[in-house]
Amino acid sequence: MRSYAQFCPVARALDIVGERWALLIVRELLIGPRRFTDLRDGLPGIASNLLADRLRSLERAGIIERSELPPPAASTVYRVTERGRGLVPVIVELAVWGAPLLESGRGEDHFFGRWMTLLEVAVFRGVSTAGVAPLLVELRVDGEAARLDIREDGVQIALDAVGPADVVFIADGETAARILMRDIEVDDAVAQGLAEVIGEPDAAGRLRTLIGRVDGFRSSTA
Amino acid sequence: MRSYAQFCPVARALDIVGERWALLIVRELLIGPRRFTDLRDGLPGIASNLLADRLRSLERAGIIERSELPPPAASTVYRVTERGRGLVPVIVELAVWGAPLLESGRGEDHFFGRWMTLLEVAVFRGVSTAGVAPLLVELRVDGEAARLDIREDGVQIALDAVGPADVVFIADGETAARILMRDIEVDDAVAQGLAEVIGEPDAAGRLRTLIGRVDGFRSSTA
DNA sequence: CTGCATCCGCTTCGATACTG
DNA sequence: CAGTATCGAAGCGGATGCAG
Repeated sequence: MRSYAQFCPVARALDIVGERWALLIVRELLIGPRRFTDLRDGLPGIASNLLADRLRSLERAGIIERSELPPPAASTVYRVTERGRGLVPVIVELAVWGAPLLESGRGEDHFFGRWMTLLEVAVFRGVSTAGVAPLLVELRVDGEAARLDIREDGVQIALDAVGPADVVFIADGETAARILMRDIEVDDAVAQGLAEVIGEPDAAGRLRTLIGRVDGFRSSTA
Repeated sequence: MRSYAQFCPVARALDIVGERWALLIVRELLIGPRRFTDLRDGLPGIASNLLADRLRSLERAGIIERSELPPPAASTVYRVTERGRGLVPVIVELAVWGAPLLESGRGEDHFFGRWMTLLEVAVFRGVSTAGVAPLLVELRVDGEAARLDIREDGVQIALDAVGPADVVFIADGETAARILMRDIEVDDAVAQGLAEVIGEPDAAGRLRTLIGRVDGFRSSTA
């Protein structure tokens, strides 16, 4: 392990999660537990030996752990530990800072709908949920579903939510990004057939209210 | 430039600041403007060509900018832009997450007192400054001075502070780290001759109050 | 002296192939 | 499915050189 050898909290953190792919592996596992192959498929371009290396070092650092699923599904599953979950603020702040970089569009880049979940958490960070919470939102972006738990004290990924959500939001990746960055209004996107909001009128309205409270990132950047 | 080629705010952020040394260069420049040689000296182990490469790519990304000092001091100075200053939350969250990693002690690691400034900002993040602010603190850690601006709305690095501070805190690096992580009390450190707090009794008391409000990191980690 | 560029040995990465 | 093995390419670290 190559170290910066600095007595500095930032440098020591980067010694562990600063290597290529490390934080993206954590990102994937923050959204939910994954098997080796799932991770490889979800991180296009990573070499399998490199993934194995990273999983080992992240495990040694106490950030992730592996568990064997009982038969008949006998398989290895990776998940984040509590220490690993402590990286949420780091990743969210990176998402906040990186959000304006999505303006240039998707282009040829890879995309999975679940990545917008982090953008949601990032974009709703600091936004008041008063009058909106509690609300369980299901996001279906590019066919991939994730859930957001809107609570009085903030918004977070709902990892262990079961049952139906209060409201379902459906869109493709670029539309979701544009909505979150206030490049387009929810209602306009729906009117143009780019997005769909399904649920009780009250719940759907509360989701729109929340999105409406987002400031948008475009003004905050160069 | 190697890219992850993912339409994800985290991945796009890491495309820019995820390379080795990049965030540490920003860390240095967040503390204050620096010349090329200062940066190289402050980042032990970095190759000069690599530093030049990084400075170029960070400049292209709009994170830093170079300016020529007028004669007779004719020299190039690097400083962060507003966009670069937007990385403060990322670096502070990294410092928060990495703070427990300082527990193992300094060992053979390099150290500059200014690095504790970030730990201070990290550790005071979220701590109420009520009854303490406004307060201008000068930190002299391992002979290097930095200033903290304690305000009602939080604590930040005082980049352009002039004049005398309200209170001066003097310690070596490890003692400063131990105090901030609540491994030792300020008063005990002072009693043991490890630290010194100079200033009006009222101002010094307010600094102690603020430090006393810190929860400490040891419990929050594995 | 500062701000690099060049060269070189070493490490890491990426792609592919292969195995229990 | 969950990795390991291999190998060329790219990146890094250290030393040196050099122009302004």
